[in-house]
Amino acid sequence: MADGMALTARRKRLPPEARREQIVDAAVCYFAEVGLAGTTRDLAKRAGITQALLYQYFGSKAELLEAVFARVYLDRMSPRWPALITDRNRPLRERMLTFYAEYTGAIFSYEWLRIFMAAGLAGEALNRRYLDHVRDVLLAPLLAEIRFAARPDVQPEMEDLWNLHGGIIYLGIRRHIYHLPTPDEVMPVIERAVDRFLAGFAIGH
Amino acid sequence: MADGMALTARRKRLPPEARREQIVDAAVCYFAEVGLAGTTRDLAKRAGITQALLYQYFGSKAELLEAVFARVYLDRMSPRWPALITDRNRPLRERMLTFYAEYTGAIFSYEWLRIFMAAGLAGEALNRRYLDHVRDVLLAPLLAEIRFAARPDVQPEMEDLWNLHGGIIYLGIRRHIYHLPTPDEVMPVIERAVDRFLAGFAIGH
DNA sequence: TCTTTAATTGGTCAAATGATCAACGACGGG
DNA sequence: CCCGTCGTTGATCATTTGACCAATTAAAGA
Repeated sequence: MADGMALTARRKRLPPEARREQIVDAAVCYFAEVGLAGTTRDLAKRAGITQALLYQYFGSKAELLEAVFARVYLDRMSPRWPALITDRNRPLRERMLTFYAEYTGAIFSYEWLRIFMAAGLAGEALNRRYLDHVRDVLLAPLLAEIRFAARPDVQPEMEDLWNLHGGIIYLGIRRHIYHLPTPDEVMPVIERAVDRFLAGFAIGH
Repeated sequence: MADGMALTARRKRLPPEARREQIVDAAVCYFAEVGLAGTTRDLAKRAGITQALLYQYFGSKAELLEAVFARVYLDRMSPRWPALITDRNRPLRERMLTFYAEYTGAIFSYEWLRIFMAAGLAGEALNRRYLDHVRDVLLAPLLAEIRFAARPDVQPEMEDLWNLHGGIIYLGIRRHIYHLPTPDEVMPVIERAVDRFLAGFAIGH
């Protein structure tokens, strides 16, 4: 009677698409926790399936990791951000704060940060492509906006913007990579950082 | 005749201390490149010794990694930095720039950053201990200095200092973890970041 | 030169791991 | 109710990998 559920729960049949989604979900969680060198057996055990079934849906572990990368990165970049950044009807400071509130809300997760960092260490080209995209689609337009608002004699460079960006991202790194205590609310810290940055280029709030 | 050197080069006997140093050196380089999941066989091959010899000097792979961690972190924290930071005979800005010039000079290396990041992902307690040390011995005194120099109505918090610190460290992360192009000279970027930071707390240069 | 010490090696074992395949059985169609 | 499809499983293989040990041999001392 006690094991009735456990026994009947075995061999649950799912439509391929749902099963594939379930596997990728479990894989994201698993590899974020133990690193990309995690084993297919442990992953299968955590997903509640057999190891052999993984190879029904993915030809190899590398292919499964590709699906994990895609799941983690796709649709985490909101297509609204470029328009938000360049909307000069709103104050620049407000645009930046809204952007970073949404951006950190999207990527400050245990899974995203750890898998992104692990991919970087593993030499995956994905990181470079992603950060090139961040630079071209988000930071470059933002830099243009700041330059437009800044005094002509104190114009920021892209490297200054990377510095602001990095200081913000580092908060997530401390929290999720190093497991260090961080403020529950990140926006007050980000707000002060953005204000210091804008003030440094003589942009009043 | 061609293989004379190669053959006679085998089985070179070294005093234990020198051999151990050589192994740790090779291990630092190897694990930084391929990650902590690298194999003892590949490491031995790269070090030019047999795999069995590793176990003459280290009881296990974990013990070898401990030695790698120790090598990477020990003596990279200069004991002069606390005194430098609190030396009120020098301008605060100059102290901060000198400190970050030396600090980044010490840790902005391929080996240090990658092994430190890999250790963080692996959940090693080392990262937390190291960063606690950074906070207590370096950032906390620095924060006190900045508060001393700042106007009483705009006092920075520790989290603001982490933000400055993170923006600087992120430069090394982009360079050595993500393999992205970064400026050859980091000090101009750091100098501007420090100036913006100090200006944000109404500290003139 | 001979002896002794111990640094070094090739060989090997057991466990772990990626990958494969024949067989099983849950579900829908007839 | 039976049958065929195909999602799923248990078993298995070939490698890889951490770890160990007896045999080898380079180097120091008498």
